[in-house]
Amino acid sequence: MMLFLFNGLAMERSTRQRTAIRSVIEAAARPLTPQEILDAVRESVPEIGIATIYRNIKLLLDESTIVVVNLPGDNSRYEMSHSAHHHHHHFHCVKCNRVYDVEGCPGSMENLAPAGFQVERHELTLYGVCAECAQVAAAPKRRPRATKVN
Amino acid sequence: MMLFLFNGLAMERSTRQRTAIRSVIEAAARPLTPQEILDAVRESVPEIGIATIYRNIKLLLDESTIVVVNLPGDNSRYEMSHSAHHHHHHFHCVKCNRVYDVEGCPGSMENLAPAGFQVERHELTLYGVCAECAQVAAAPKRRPRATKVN
DNA sequence: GTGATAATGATAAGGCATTATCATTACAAC
DNA sequence: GTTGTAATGATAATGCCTTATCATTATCAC
Repeated sequence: MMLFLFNGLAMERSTRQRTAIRSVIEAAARPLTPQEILDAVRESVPEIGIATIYRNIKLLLDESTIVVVNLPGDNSRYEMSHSAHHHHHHFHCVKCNRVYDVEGCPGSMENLAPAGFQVERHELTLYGVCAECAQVAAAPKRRPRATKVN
Repeated sequence: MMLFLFNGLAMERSTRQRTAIRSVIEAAARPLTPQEILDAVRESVPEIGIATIYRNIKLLLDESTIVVVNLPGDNSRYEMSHSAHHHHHHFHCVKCNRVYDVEGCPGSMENLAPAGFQVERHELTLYGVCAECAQVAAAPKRRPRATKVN
């Protein structure tokens, strides 16, 4: 009988799906696409649908638990916002399409822009082969990988 | 009566639209979205439609006259491929949304990636205010700009 | 356990960029 | 100018990702 109120806000329920989604994003330690999240969550909650993934992504964005990561020519990915608190960039593996966080940064970019241009921020994306895919290539036919998350 | 053949390939006709599209892309000296191309071409060929823009973009891509430029979270842009022959990056103005070429580069990125990761290439996008928008902001109410091309 | 309702799953619908369709226009070789 | 046909313009259709709908399920304060 109408008891979930706290300052006029309905409380949030804890479901298997919600818990699994948060766990997956947190455990990944790299930005995931909604589809990657779906695939990973289905290992523990096989019946989950894509709509629930999107619904929870929106919730997590609203409460600033996660942030959007946009890379050139690709769909949005999402990662823990505490990962984004320190300045970092991304590595996009051209073989498995996974995106990894990269800690370093070449440094100041202000001098790159033409005179009169004010640089506020920058985004750097590295492309290449991740360590895991490089290993697979070196030792052929070990195990083909596709859309694994971790 | 069937005379446009050269090695079995139909010849390409020169139309006002096609000429205008190529001129616009060449004159811009920066990557343009299909919509930006449309807006600019309409100044000389007002009746042109968006389909013709896309058709000619595809042609220009096929003959390698232009190349795609993808920036984070944005639609594809296109610029002359000779612009892309020398390594460069891009500046995205957060006010007018125009994208400019930037000549410099911070340098080698190999050391940024974790051990075992092979870096093949990289993309750098600067965000900020372009010289023109900065001027407009300094001297307010001069002229509002929206989707102008040059 | 009960009951109110938030959350879910399946799927339809929406948005937006790009492509296909097709009747009409206009190049270009003669 | 004629004529064949590539190109165009208007618009419908596609494709993809994301969101809305709605009947059903499951959470949680009691």
